[in-house]
Amino acid sequence: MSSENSTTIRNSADEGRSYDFASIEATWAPVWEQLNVFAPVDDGTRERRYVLDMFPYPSGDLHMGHAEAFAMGDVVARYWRQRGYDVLHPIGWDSFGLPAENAAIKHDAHPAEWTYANIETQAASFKRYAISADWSRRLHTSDPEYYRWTQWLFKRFHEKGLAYRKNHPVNWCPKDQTVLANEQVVNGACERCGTPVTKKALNQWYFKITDYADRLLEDMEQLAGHWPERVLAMQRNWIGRSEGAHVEFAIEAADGAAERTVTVFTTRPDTLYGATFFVVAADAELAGEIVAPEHRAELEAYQEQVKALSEIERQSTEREKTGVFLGRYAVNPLNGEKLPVWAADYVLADYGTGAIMAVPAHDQRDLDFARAFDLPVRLVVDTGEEDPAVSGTATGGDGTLVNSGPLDGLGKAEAIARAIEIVESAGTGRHTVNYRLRDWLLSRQRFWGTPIPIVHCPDCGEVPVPDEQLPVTLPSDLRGEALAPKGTSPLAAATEWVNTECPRCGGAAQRDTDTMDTFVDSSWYFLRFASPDYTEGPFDLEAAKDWLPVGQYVGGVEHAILHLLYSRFFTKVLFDLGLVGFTEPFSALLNQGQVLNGGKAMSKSLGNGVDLGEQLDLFGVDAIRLTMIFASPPEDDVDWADVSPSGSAKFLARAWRLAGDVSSPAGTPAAGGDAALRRATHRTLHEAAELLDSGKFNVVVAKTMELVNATRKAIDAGPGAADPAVREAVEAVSILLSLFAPYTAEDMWARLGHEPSVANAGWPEVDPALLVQETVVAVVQVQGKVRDRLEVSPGIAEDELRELALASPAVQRVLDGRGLRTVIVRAPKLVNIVPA
RNA sequence: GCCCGAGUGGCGGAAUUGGCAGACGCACCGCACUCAAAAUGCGGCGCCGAAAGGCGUGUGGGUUCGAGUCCCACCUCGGGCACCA
Repeated sequence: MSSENSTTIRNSADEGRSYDFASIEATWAPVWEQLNVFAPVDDGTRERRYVLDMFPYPSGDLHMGHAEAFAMGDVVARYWRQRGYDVLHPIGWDSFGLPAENAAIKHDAHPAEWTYANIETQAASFKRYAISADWSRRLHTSDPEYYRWTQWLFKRFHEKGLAYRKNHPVNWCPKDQTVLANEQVVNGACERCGTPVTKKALNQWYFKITDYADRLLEDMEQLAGHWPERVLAMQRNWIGRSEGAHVEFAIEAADGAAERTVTVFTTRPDTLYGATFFVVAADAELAGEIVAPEHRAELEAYQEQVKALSEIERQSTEREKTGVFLGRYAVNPLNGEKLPVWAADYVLADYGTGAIMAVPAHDQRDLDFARAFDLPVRLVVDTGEEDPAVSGTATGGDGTLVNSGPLDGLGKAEAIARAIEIVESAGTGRHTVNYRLRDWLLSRQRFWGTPIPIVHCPDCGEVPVPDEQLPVTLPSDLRGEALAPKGTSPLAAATEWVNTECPRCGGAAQRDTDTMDTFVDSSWYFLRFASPDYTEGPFDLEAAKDWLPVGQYVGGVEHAILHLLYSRFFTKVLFDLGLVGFTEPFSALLNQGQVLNGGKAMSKSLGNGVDLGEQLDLFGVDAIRLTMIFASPPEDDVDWADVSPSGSAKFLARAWRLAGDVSSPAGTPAAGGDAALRRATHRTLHEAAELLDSGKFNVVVAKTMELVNATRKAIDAGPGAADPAVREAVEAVSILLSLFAPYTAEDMWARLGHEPSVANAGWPEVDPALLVQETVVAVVQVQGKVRDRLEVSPGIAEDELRELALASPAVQRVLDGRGLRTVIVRAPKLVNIVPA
């Protein structure tokens, strides 16, 4: 058939209709809505799978980042559905948070007004974007029906001693006028607004996440291979496990009278003989407790000086070491040596015990301090390097112990073990594991969050609000200026709300006026989706058992520590409470990359923002989704300046035209159709499934393009549009495209004569017989260089292939009469000949 | 300083995990259709070379019949942590 003829056929089949994404979108969106295509059956007849995108914060309309992340999650949901799983793919909003409050202050409104208006905007955009979500399970964390159960969970934590209050110096953001969790302080500044963070002593609520440090670390084994390695590395780093020893030092007055003992943490008990002084954190209470009276004024002056430093200044390693002598001596339990006790700010009050033994020869910070204050340096591990006292560089490597009594001659590892044995048998120390992780500070002095369900009673103290009185709802009459930050929670101003009865004694009492960090809300929402309307508890235990853990979680790497660590912690606590039967909430995690423009993150200040709505208007939903998927592997960034949504639109139109060309009726059996095209179709489906299972979505698109090209060729220059293999191929293209370009796929499906929805068409069965090639190309190499290619049968015998290869003229030319040393034959793909 | 990750054409990226490097696409070039353009279709496109051929996956070494892939050393870029004892 000439290409001239086929062009005519194509035009007549199209009847003048051309690909018009706007009308296709308008056609199918209401049909899907009516068919309710994406709710799980949930009857146990099919294997259940749960795929979840990190739920959005409603800050205006959706942006390019949402478009990418949700395209990824939707590919998984739609693929699993085609494979026959019962898929839970819900959507909700993380709808408490500061921006709503700021908007309310600015516009003299209630935060709920701004929040719920934005949610409606985003919901409409998600629907346009054709996210295959089960809308009946939609939730918002700011709904009282939701936060009732956040409060309920807080109470369970409280009962187990995992939620507690303490007075402690906390990170304080002077701009947002609220405290921040450790995880929300980035380089000494507020994660949200960039203001340098200061310290403030406050009585605040904490979750005891440190009790779970070891399990958070150990259970990462379950996640290895299913979570990105960098996320696991970041969590490992954040938890910061270090193994060492606690060693007790007696503190003496100058006259030798023993006063008390102080424990230090060290990872290097082998260097105990190298300790030449002792340092306590300047801001630890301990400093004030042990200081000699004649040095107290000096200490207090120093403490004032330290307090004046910002976190950024304090954390700088460039800074000169500062400190004051406290007029006391610490007794080394190993050799009885008296070490002068100093207070310094390079020792941190809330890591370890807030006190250290200083070994200047083998710790750089101690050496810097020793040199600043002219304290002795004693080498105890000979590493063969220059003496630290001379070089100014502490040595930390392996070596031989010297100047260390019973440890002399041992290597570092043996000496550590031996030193621990010695202090353990003397009762002055023990092996210890220490963590960098701190407890999770969850109080916020803000309005738009989950109220903490505690009443403070002058007689009974902290009294939890009884379960049946939950939720403690936010007062509705606070709005506008009343919400402006003033260092204490705006809730304190709602007198009627604050003043209440003590649930225990009935006397006058006051509500806790702080709200919870919004990360508390998001630490369990994935469980609520299993039974979003459940009223007897946070979630129905059976439904949770059916659906969880989440099989595939999708979201940005910015939550590598915060949200993901907190959710893991919550899940372990819920496991201990007997509420769930698993210890990890997200079996697999995909971190999609960012959408950049011109190599940089989109931002207002750079003026390189790309508006999602405009892109959708210009190229259509499908072209934008396809561009996001095709541009790069899911976890890589997409630079919008490098991609071509118009190219995607062109491809979709090309695929769509195929459906109009097919001239065999729906239901035509494919058997007997063109064998080459049938093989291409079945191979594509087979490879696509493997690629989808391993998350290589971009390659699946490439394979689909190849099939489209092969089908075009079969119609124009092959068996023609009526061949049943063409129908089979185009139906496969529709199903493949239903994962990436749902509108186009649905329209193709309809043009092929099928009922909606292609989303439920099911993955076509792959015929293994069609995966076998009729002929394969065997590569003939001489010394690893390709010299010839032979078309051979896939079942060719090694000997036969060897003979064919040696007979090749190209091979003979290169061999040039030389004999053979080795001939490697890997039938049917390759022969490698090594001449003598 | 410590811990992760990555380096492949002009660009985004493929490569069944040791077997044809550069699939697919973007950009570019050419051809057909057209009065013309757009659209569409067909073809070309790593580098050097007229060709034969040679070179080529950050650099240098190694293992192997054979290395983008494995091992050793290094360089560069990106990310995380960091006065954490």
